[in-house]
Amino acid sequence: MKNKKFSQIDASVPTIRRLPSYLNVIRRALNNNLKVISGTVIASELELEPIQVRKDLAVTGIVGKPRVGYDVKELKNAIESFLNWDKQHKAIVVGTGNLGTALIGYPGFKQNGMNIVCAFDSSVDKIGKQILGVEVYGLKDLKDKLKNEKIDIAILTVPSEVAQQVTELLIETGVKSIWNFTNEKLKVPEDVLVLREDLSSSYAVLSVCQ
Amino acid sequence: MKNKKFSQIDASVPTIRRLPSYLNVIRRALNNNLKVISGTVIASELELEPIQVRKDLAVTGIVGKPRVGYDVKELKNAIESFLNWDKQHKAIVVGTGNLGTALIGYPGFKQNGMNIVCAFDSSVDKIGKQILGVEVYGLKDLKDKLKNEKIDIAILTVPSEVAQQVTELLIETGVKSIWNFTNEKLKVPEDVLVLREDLSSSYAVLSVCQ
DNA sequence: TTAAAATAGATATAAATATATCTTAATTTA
DNA sequence: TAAATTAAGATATATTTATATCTATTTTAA
Ligand SMILES: NC(=O)c1ccc[n+]([C@@H]2O[C@H](COP(=O)([O-])OP(=O)(O)OC[C@H]3O[C@@H](n4cnc5c(N)ncnc54)[C@H](O)[C@@H]3O)[C@@H](O)[C@H]2O)c1
Ligand SMILES: NC(=O)c1ccc[n+]([C@@H]2O[C@H](COP(=O)([O-])OP(=O)(O)OC[C@H]3O[C@@H](n4cnc5c(N)ncnc54)[C@H](O)[C@@H]3O)[C@@H](O)[C@H]2O)c1
Repeated sequence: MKNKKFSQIDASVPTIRRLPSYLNVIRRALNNNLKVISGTVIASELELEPIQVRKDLAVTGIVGKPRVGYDVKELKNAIESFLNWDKQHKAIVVGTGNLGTALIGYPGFKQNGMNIVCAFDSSVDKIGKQILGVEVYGLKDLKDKLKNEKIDIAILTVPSEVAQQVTELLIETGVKSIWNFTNEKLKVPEDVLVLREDLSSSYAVLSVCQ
Repeated sequence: MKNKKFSQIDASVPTIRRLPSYLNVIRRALNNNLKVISGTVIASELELEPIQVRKDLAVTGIVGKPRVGYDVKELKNAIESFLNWDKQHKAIVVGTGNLGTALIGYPGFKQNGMNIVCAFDSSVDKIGKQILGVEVYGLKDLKDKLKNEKIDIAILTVPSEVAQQVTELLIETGVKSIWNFTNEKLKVPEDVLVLREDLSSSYAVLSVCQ
């Protein structure tokens, strides 16, 4: 069952996933006032093959100079633009427990265009309070809150047992992209994109390979 | 640059990564007192292809019955055994900030054999205190603490800027597996396994595909 | 001024991963 | 009891992803 949603772009998902680490290297180069950087240098910093880096960067439309490399500033802009990280994205966090709180407190998101505009929880202990400047609302206020404000991403960090029912509520309110940190496989309509962040699958790799 | 460390097992990394979600389905089936479960059923629950599920399950050595499926209990044991989730793993958390705290508080790890035995931080505010029953020590006590206790996994949740230097300390103390939640590409010797948990790469997929 | 070296970009190949097809065994039901 | 059905398991194929090779361009230096 091929997921069409992830294949609308002329770049493979592995390529998209590597771009942020290139951006890290490039931003650092920019801080060090480097004017140009070659794919070879990026590759060696990240222990990748130069060919792969060049091919990945090509999807952003960047054009480099043989024997020189890419203009650092231009390359940074090309990647950020390709990733849409030069535009603002509105996000909400649903479930402000341990993990939800950690994600709200992470400054790396804002740096790449993601603004957590507010959060939702079902616990009376949390509703009405703020977490690092982010207001927490009751889940039943969701529809009302999102009526006038279009949300780009819902970050789902509720207990796995309620994940599906909360998801259905999110979809009712028009959410089209869900970043799912729960262990639940979410059932959603065709036009809703779910990205699963599955820590247990990473732990599996560690357990098997050690 | 092929990473040999991940290719010592006769299962591909994608296969290993899918096994935990099969286990979720199977554990639920066991709770519902089901005796047998077919690959087809697992596949439909997870929106995967039956062929893929069967092929994945085959790496665990499980043998099913045509027209019937797999014995649920046997299948659960086979996966847990393959993943080494039936054995105990000792882990430490290094950096008890937002994310480190969230990971310490996550019960899903213990359920799969991972015990966080203690944590380390450099902040005097945290050293000597407990986080959900887990003692926090100073980073300079690391060597001393790990002298007698072999650690299977170090969970790295320090600020990215100090990630490399903390990693070097971990390696000095004999750590061989690092679960890296920082944005830093860690430079480690051949025999040290690093698994990168890169949230920005997931965010990139969301940003591009929406 | 010209040869050598390094690197982008294009094209071709290889490796890894996923999917399809076929065969055989277990079960149900006509 | 035999035919139909379903699913595992094996083999074959297709797709995706990564890597290698080749060419052209730019720079450096002999
Ligand atoms: N903490 C981790 O490191 C970690 C790791 C892997 C996966 N996860 C998954 O992430 C999710 C959250 O984990 P956590 O550790 O933050 O759990 P948590 O219990 O700390 O937080 C869950 C939060 O969700 C809220 N909540 C409960 N029901 C709700 C509902 N119906 N609507 C809205 N909010 C509701 C609770 O009040 C709580 O604040 C879980 O599904 C967990 O399996 C967490
Ligand atoms: N919070 C998130 O959701 C999130 C998301 C993606 C990535 N990350 C990454 O995870 C890491 C931790 O994030 P966080 O939000 O928990 O940060 P944080 O600032 O809340 O926590 C960092 C902790 O590390 C400790 N620390 C600092 N220097 C140390 C040292 N040399 N040795 C030991 N401990 C030290 C600090 O005292 C603090 O407790 C960062 O690298 C961050 O980029 C976090």
